[in-house]
Amino acid sequence: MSVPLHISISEKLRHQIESGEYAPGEKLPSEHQLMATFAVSRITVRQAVANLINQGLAKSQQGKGVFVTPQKKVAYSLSSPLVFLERDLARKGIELTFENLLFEEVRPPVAVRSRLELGDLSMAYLQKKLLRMDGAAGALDITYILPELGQQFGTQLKQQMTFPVLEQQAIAIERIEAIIECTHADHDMSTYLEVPLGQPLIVYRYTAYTHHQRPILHGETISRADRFCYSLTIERRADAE
Amino acid sequence: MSVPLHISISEKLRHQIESGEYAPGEKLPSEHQLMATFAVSRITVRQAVANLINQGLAKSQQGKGVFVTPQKKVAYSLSSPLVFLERDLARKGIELTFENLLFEEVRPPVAVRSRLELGDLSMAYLQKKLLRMDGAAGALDITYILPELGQQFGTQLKQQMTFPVLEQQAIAIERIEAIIECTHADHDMSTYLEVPLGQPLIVYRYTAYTHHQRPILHGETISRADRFCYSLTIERRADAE
DNA sequence: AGCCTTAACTTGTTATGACAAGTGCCTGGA
DNA sequence: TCCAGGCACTTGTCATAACAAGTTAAGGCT
Repeated sequence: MSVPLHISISEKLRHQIESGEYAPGEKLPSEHQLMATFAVSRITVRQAVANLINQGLAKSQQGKGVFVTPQKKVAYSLSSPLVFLERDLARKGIELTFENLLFEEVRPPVAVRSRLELGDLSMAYLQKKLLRMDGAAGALDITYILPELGQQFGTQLKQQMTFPVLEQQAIAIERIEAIIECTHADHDMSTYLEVPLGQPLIVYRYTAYTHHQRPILHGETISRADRFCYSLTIERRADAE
Repeated sequence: MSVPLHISISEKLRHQIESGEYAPGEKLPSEHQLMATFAVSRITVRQAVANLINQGLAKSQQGKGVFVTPQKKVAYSLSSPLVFLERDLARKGIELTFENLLFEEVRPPVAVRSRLELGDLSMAYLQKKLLRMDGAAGALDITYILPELGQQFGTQLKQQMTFPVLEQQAIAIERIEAIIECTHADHDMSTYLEVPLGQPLIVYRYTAYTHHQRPILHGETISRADRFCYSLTIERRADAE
């Protein structure tokens, strides 16, 4: 047959997992056992298991074994991405905390400068936050903030989520332009978010505008695809074409 | 040093790619050359290259070599996901075609039955389409359609996109509930969409309702994350709390 | 000149072997 | 009894080796 051994083995294991033969959280047979049952070398077994891990169906831990990923589906979902993150999660009884990793004045890259309509020599505040849901790392948030806002509200921004801080200061966000795309965990991301190298991550990149189309925030939130999704409702509007 | 060799090598290559030392579309050094320059075995080199491929930075072809992925960023983006897919792409001069892979009456799985508010024994039409943008495979669309609609408009549905057909029949979609998540290419998907095993895919899963909250469609579109993203605009509404 | 065969080079698959490193259990000593 | 050390088992990393299969280009034949 023309399909490689490691593919046929990983597909067979996938079927066993999906049929419930190996329950979520359960341990898969060790590499040694798989070598015996399929009569192949360890390299082939490792490749097959790597496929499963790559597909998010399993997870390995050195010394412990390979486990079927507990939840194959999303644990948290957001309606109206991120603006309502806090209240959305609170409604579901999920505790949202974050760790402030960085807050400093920098000269933002050109893409961000143009988004925020900043001059070439302007500075902006860069904040990096690690978001935790019920204690587990869920997303990394990277936000650029207009310098006057960052300077004025820095203390609060380090302790609270961005949008609530702005709300308290009566700064109303009128519009958000956002793009949702998806990427892979590189070495840094995989350590931050505690996922294996190459796991899929959802990127939510946005620019927030106040009245008069003035951009005040530009950021991206990179979250674990196995724990997160975005939900939205599209409605026909009277003024739509 | 404690970081594995294959990681440090792939990080080094990643920096070279990002700094432009290897231009998009250009060929990376062959495994043989990399073995020599880094003084490691082929296994280590292959692992390092696999990391890059996994991160979507490179792509390999048997016999040809390893190439830096031409476009690291998204080629097509959609505002108001999928409803306006055709006009959205047309506006950008991108030709959208599709190949009808399947159109048949089936008993839908329980999740779909409940979404479409169908009885336990009801049938529905299942359509699978392979969407092509400018000829290249971009997304796989799987749609369940109410039986009466499928029966009546089957011929058109096989030839045109779903929403235009409904529009022609003056069936107005009032609301769409959608979820965007992200997954990996399994063996089947990787052959359909012509991506390597494990590449990230964006899943757009939706239910479309007409007036009176009657669901008539439920489907999912699984698209290549390296070619596709979803863009949206969130606006403050008068009636929003 | 144009076509075909072949050789060289590429990545893909698979085997065997070895050591490192993390985990957990069991056993022996205090 | 309790703790520490060691052993057994696990996955992670890395080397060497061979063949398969796809691509490309050179060279020879028509």
